[in-house]
Amino acid sequence: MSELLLIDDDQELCELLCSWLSQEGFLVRACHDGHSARRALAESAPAAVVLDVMLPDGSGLELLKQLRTDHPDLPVLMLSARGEPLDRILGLELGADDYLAKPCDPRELTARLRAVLRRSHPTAVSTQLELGDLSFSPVRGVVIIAEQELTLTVSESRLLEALLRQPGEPLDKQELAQLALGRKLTLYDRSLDMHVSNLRKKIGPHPDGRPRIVALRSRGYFYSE
Amino acid sequence: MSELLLIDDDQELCELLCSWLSQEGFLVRACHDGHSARRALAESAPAAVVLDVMLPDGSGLELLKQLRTDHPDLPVLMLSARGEPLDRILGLELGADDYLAKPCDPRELTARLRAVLRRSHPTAVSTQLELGDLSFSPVRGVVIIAEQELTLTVSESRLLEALLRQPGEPLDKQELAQLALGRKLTLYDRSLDMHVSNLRKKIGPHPDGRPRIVALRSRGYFYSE
DNA sequence: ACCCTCTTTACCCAGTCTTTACAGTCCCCT
DNA sequence: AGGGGACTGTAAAGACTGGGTAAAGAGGGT
Repeated sequence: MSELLLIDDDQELCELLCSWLSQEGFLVRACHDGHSARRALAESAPAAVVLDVMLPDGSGLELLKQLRTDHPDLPVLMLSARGEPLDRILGLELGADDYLAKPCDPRELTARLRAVLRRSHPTAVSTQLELGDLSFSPVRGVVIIAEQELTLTVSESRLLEALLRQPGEPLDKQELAQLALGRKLTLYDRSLDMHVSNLRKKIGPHPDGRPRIVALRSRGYFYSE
Repeated sequence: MSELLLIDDDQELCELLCSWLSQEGFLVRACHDGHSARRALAESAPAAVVLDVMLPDGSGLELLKQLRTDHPDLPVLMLSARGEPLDRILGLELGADDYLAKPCDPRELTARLRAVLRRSHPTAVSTQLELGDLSFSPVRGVVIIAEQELTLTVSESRLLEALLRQPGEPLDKQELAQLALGRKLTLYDRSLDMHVSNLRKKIGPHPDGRPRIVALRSRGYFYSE
């Protein structure tokens, strides 16, 4: 009994899908434009989103990009009127979890939704991360070390959050980039390294001098407790 | 940086995809029938599987079903010659994580692979290989012997991982090179031997003096317990 | 216009990988 | 039994790569 958010400007199709998906055991909420979708997302936390790429008020791709940064773990299944491979690739590159061309077979839609939901992992939502002498509030982007409060940028916040969620476990650069910057790293892209560098500069090393963020050559970074 | 297992009876297509996917940073291993695929799966633990539904020795769907029970968290991307929605739905219902119709756009394949891997990663962490007095964490590239912790390079890690996954079973040099270095050995290429040499130097022999990594003349290497 | 953040560029260095060279070893052949 | 070719072990050197960071550029918001 998962809750879905369906975003599509075609009201007729929405109703159709709503009734089908309800029958299949989903709890469906429908929006017809990006604006109300954003509102709906703020109000409730759906288990997955079904998103039409072509929305009247700005492209669905925009919304997708935003979704990916604001809700990195929310599975998104994209719909598109034209089954153009370009959209397909673009959507998947932007982080959609699956893609379906309209008109879509409702059975296929449910199958894919289930596949996507099966994969999605529940993420612990904690407002405050604590580790050793460091306390971090991802929402506010504020780190407190030794009663010193310092402010991080959004990218730095997400980076630190990703690292703190599994201290000791190295995270691949590509993965970190996806989590912190919402995109893949291209060849010669050093921006992630820069964020790491800046973050290190801000939070400093451990009191005993050990670095907090350690690089494992060609394996990624991890937060060392 | 992930290892893939590609299962397709079309050898030409396999080579094509291999070279493309290698370029994209994947480590690819190819099989052309279900039997060798099962063997390959027993030997190494790929991050994902690309599976053709139509295999000569029994349907790929059979293999898929088995995969799902034996490796529940291993992402599977299905390929099919005909893009029939029936196959599609069947595949997705059986637990494939995505589906692609042949002939497939390599860019789309990598995009989907990455999407699928992105979703699956949390399950793939913290695998620890233990054998005798040796404990090895491939992710961190750290070996622990007699409470001594030592760090391996990426190549050494992959090499040791391949050897540890089937102790006693010799692995061909070509195969090892493919797994550890991501490429084939050319004539007079001694780099694999060098990695073996360096690895031996790092981890040392067994406490009783027997070598851990044994060479079988013109047959490859194996890890001797 | 300014400020803040993020990205790109450039340089350096240390760690890693490959190549080369030579020495030792095994096995086959006569 | 001994010679020779093919294979393996490894030291050393050099090439290459990945990561650290300063500085410059780009973009967005106020």
